[in-house]
Amino acid sequence: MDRLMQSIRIGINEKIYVKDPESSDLGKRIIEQSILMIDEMGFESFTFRKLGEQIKSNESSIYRYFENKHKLLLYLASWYWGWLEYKMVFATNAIMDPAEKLKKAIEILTQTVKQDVAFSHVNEILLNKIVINEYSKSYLTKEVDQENKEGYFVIYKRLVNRLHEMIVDLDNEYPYPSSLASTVLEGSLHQYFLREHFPMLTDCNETTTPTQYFTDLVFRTLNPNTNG
Amino acid sequence: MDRLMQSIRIGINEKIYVKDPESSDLGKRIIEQSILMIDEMGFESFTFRKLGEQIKSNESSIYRYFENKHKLLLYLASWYWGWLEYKMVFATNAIMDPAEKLKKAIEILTQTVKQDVAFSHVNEILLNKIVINEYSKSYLTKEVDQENKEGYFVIYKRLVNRLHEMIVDLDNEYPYPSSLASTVLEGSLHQYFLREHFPMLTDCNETTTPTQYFTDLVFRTLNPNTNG
DNA sequence: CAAAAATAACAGTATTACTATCATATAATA
DNA sequence: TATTATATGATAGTAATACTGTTATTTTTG
Repeated sequence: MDRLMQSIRIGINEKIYVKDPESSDLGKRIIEQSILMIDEMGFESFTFRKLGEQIKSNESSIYRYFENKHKLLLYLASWYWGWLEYKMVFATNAIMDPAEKLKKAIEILTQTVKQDVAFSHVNEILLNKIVINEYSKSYLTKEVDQENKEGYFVIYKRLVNRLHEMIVDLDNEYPYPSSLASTVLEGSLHQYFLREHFPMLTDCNETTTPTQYFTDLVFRTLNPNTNG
Repeated sequence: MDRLMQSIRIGINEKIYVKDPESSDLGKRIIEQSILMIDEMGFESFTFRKLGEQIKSNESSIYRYFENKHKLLLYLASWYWGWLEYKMVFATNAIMDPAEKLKKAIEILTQTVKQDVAFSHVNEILLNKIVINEYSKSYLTKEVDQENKEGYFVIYKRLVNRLHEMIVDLDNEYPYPSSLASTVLEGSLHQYFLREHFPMLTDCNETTTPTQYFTDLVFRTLNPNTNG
């Protein structure tokens, strides 16, 4: 990925934030340190007051960037999915063969995250851990329909849709391409969680990866089109 | 199911509660009304104070049954999984053919819940909705390992394991039976959620059910044993 | 009927999730 | 360079939450 991505920015719905955290030093510190703190203490224990102390800024200053910590989580999640989407599109763009293309996409979407030097103030490894542990909480709310309407989940939906399209390209007779796509994305987070906390409920471990499991699952399930 | 189950009790880990809510009228009202309220207002807005008002009892009296609302959620979830487990074992017990048995199990575990007259103070339809919308929050916490050690998730784990065994019985060469089992259970909740809030991300709707999707997925994936 | 147990009523505390006001530092511009 | 926006910091305040504690009253049980 290297230098090429230095100037790439993840485009996030402007309604999620009050002031763009990318637009100032304080904003970047909010993002950087909130990632460290949410990973460390979990989303429920994390507060703007504590974040203020950590970055030696003021609680009320943080509120000028995000209405509340829920919106901050939506921001971090959108950033993460946007970043993954970029990596996936980049990696699969040149592949013509539908099977190879889908295989690569699943690989990118389900593999363990490695640090990406392109975005200095975002720790992608920790962000991936946060998404595994906290993403569900961002949509399992009473406000989900309203927030969905306002476009807070567009990036994630677009990503599922891209996978959906690749599935259809490989097998246009498979009746559940959307469900399979959402299962891979959500299920991947879940398998990582189980590996960490409920190893009896998964076959994923040091030697077997969620990528192997889902690649196998998808390719057992689909029957490639025969009409060239 | 009918009368036979009138006397069946779901055995829940005693550490989850301070005092068994099944042991008194107040306890049963706590369960009954908390299900209605959590469904109605969502888990974050639900408080013991509000529950106290609703059941015309005292906040501090509720604390004599459950340490906090997190424990109450663990209780409700355990009850739900225990109930489902019972239904599944009951329905599959007599089936000898591994394929038929697994098919029936997936059907029970992923189908829409209908009211069960056997447990008068528990509304299973609402409880199912609560599990869809809130169950993840019960384990996506920093305390999950400690609570797992204390056995708060045994029923769920046992259920996944039962499904795992049925998968192995049908295809003992399939390399990911645990992951497939956990994917079916967790994925089913997720597909129901998507159907309700993100219909673009699923193929499940009025005519297509999560049961059809997962039955198809599992049977495309497995290759039945040939050695009788 | 007495004693024990359960429940209710009420008060109190630390923390959370904000909102509001005002002071000060920094940057933009006239 | 002086003026003036704008961003940030410091401080205070509020309603609600998530409890704990004490005492009074009711209910159950032996």
